[in-house]
Amino acid sequence: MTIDDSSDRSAEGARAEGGSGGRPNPSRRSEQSRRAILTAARELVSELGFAKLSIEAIAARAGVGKQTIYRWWGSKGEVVFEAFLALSDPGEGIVLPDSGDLETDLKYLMRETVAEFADPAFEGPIRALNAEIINDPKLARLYHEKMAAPVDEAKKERLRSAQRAGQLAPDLDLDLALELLYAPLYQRWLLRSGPLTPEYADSLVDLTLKGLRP
Amino acid sequence: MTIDDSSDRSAEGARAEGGSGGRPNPSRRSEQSRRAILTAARELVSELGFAKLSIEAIAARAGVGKQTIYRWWGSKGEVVFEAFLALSDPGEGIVLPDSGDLETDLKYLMRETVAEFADPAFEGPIRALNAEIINDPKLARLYHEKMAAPVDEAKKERLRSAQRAGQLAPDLDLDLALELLYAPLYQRWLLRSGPLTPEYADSLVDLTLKGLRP
Amino acid sequence: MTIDDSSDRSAEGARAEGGSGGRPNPSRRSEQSRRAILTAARELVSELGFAKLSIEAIAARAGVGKQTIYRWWGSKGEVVFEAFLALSDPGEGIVLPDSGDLETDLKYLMRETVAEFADPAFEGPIRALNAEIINDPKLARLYHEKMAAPVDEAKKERLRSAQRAGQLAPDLDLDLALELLYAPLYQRWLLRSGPLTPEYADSLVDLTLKGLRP
Amino acid sequence: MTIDDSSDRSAEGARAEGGSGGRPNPSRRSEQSRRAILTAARELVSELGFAKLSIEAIAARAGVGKQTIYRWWGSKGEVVFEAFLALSDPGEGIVLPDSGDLETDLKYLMRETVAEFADPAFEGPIRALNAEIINDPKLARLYHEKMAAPVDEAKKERLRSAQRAGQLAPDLDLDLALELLYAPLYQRWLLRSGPLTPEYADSLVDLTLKGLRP
DNA sequence: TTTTAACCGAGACGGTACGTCGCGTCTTATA
DNA sequence: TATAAGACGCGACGTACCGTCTCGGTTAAAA
Repeated sequence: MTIDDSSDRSAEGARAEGGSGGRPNPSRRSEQSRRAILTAARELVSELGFAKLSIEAIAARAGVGKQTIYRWWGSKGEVVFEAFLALSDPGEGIVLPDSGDLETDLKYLMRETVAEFADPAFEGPIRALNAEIINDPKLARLYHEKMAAPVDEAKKERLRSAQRAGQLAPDLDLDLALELLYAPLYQRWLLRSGPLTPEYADSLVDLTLKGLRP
Repeated sequence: MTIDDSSDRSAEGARAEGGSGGRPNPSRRSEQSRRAILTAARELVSELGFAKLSIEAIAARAGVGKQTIYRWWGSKGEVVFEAFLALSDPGEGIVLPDSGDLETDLKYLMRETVAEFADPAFEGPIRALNAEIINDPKLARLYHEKMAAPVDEAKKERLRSAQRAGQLAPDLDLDLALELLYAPLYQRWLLRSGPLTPEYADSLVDLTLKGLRP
Repeated sequence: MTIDDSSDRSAEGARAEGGSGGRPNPSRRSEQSRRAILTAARELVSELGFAKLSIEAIAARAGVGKQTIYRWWGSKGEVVFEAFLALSDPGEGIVLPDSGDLETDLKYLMRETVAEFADPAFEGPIRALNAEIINDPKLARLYHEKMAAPVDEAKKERLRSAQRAGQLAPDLDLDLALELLYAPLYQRWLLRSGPLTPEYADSLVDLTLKGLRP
Repeated sequence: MTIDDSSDRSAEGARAEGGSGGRPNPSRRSEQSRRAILTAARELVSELGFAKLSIEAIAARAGVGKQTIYRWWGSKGEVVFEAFLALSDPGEGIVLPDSGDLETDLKYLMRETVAEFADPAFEGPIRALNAEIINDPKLARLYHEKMAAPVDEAKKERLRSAQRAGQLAPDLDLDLALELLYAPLYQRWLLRSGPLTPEYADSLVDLTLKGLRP
């Protein structure tokens, strides 16, 4: 999956449209340069972290003129985001395990999430991305549309299955349910407000399911 | 309230201690300069936002040499944090309303939080602070100790009162309970993952209390 | 008058001839583009000065691709030179006044030159052209052949007339004579080495003629 | 000799004075950086020529930040000019040969000038300087004050000696006389308007002296 | 008449340099 | 010895143009 035309256009939409400046013509865009830039961005953000990453370094590593970056992306954040997006692209649909018992499956999922958060290779880029999202509504929208939505949809599908099995209230707001489960976990990690343990994940599932059952 | 010696020392801990450089002697510190710096930082972060704020600008606005800032603070984040801290300082203890009915009081509190989040004067600095916390464990610790802890303690005191009244399970983990209530709200706001409405606050309280009751 | 094939060829002579690249075929050249480029160059050099003039700006103003300029001209200087040349083209021969008295005629001519130099519309482009000539022997040759030679020839014709009238030494080197008269004037203007007044022009003629008479 | 305070101030005078911008304080200026910059400028202008010389290259060669150049000089031209000035500085007064016979001495001087012009090490920088002077009145003034004036004064002193000896008209304008002698020579070289030979120098002296004698 | 090769407009590309901002360090003088 | 002031080396910014290089699309000569 790549960012399609519509998202490109929306990104451009935030840049200056007035004045004499013609928007670049995407049909002439060099796919080779685009890929080299995203690869360089990915590598450099791993090596240096987002804060110390510079457009100049990306351009140099990619063997590309700076202008080629500025032409197609509006900010360092957009480049890095697209770089991650290309990586995290799950291709097609995500399907989560469904053992028939929601509690078991959720505890598994959330323990897995806890483990992911402890992976240092994962930590740096995702922290950087979230820090950017906080101050950049455009990036926030992109993130939710392109990265979060597919995963959330898979999780909601599992919850729907539980509803059909009578394990959840039939009128439950699934978005709200996901937030109840995941927001505490995510916040502990992101804002370092407390220790993240498998037991914590279990407690969360226990308490939340108590509230969500029919 | 001001940041006391111990927190200053911890800030210094991150700076070079070796070499020839002696640590500055706090007894000779100019209180006038310190206040001018914090005031300038507060003003500038409001005018420009945290990202566009520079040490040079703070020094210029405060009528202070740059070295005076570098001498006493370890980063832009620390200066701004201390500036906010001085502002938000509640003086003494915070006491939350206790009507006897937990649900009523929580709904009131959370609707108030929603309203606070919608205040643009509040939005900028708090977003900036959170973005910094994501990438700066030291700042995260400072934040939780100095800013979050007093408020959280007041909330937990209200929950304890509800436990005594039999409205909450007696063995409930109060930190976890607070997270269940507030994390979804905070995440929606911070990461812009959904609309923040009073009704949303009510739903959160309803579902959560269902899980927390004895 | 336009720059003829021979001068074009000489311009091309400085560009790469080897390799795969065939020389462009002048018979296919777009006269419309050529004129638009020269016009744009003339306008822009007046508006911005030569130093701030860019090939990109010429191409944009002329509604022409950059390659079309690079195809037919070897440098910014050549384009601008040809643009001026087309302007200054006197059509046919220049004839200077001949009252019979050389002193009178020369003083008139040189006062006229002084007046020309004071014209701001004249000043910018000619300064630019001369600055380029200093560092570009090819352009210097073009300048002397195409722009200076016709005017100098007319002046020398007037001097020859004076020789026939016995007002000048019969074996006088006319090029040298012209230089004696004009170089001091030109230098004062070009290098700003002193004030240019009509009286100065008169003094030049007086002293020079004293040396040139039989 | 170095450029003294007054000329520095005059250079600064042409830069923006309004607004908030404080002018830099010359007493804090690093003499070491200044010298490194001038040396680098001199070397680079010889290696690359003035046109291909960049501020970045000067800064890099001098081991200096670009800002340090921009802080103290207004343009590439000013830097290079001061670099040459430091070189050409004759220390104290120049005295020209005085054999008692003006014609002999002038022919010697002008043949020497012709020879100088043929020296390639001399050619590049001086051409560059003159090209800049054409478009930069400030630089022109500096040039005449600091570089040309001392030499011209020495020449005029020789002419005054000739006046006392009765070899020149007593009321002769010496500036004008110098221009008559040197401008034709200089123009042939600068604008490449003709060949520069020792014989040409002699002819110039012959004809000019004819006009200048009492 | 139909190729077909060229020039054409447009403009993306890898680069170089620009002039500016801000960093964190260092130096000077003032109190 | 802490301070205001600010120069310094440095790195990066975002922009302007450079000269080269595709792209279609015309257009005029060759087949």
